Amino acid sequence: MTALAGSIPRMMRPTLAQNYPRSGFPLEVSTPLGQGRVNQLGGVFINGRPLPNHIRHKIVEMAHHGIRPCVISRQLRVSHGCVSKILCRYQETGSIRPGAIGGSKPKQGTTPDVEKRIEEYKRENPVSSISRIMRSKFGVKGDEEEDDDEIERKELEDHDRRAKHSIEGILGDRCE
DNA sequence: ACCGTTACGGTTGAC
DNA sequence: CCGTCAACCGTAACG
Repeated sequence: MTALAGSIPRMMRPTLAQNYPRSGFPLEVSTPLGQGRVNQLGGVFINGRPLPNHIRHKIVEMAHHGIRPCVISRQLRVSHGCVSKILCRYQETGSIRPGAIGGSKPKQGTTPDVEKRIEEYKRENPVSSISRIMRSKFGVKGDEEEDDDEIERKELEDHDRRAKHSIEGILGDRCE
């Protein structure tokens, strides 16, 4: 631990396993998802997955009450970088939700015209009705615990992607 | 002590 | 069905 950082250039930082010299690896914890780990503050997190919605909500709420990020970090046991990131995003977008994970870009490049049509399509199809359609048509994944916010978020992302793809499919020929 | 930034390993999901 | 790839995640550490 002592001589780990400092002289080591950032690019040459130790690997994840080497980053936890005391234990060899962060403590593993069993969660519904099965991959929980414990960070330096003692908080549980799942590598690669967003923090639970209620934690994100609490971070924003505390910041709203004027509580300093370092205090929030300690109290919620979330890394300071993460608190900073979530608050930054909240300031910029006004949303506490994480971005869409996974997926890849559609094959065809979108033209401004396509983007415009997508926006129109979204406006004509409010989220609430789409949510109902999605729920009845595709169901909801049951392999993990999801609160309403999470479900709505996934539906929104899913809808946006499908809408974009279908519209691009429709306009694809015409745009050439 | 605090906080913005970033390298890193990891997960996810469309293609 | 499966591998690839690019997007995002949170942590840990630097400055």
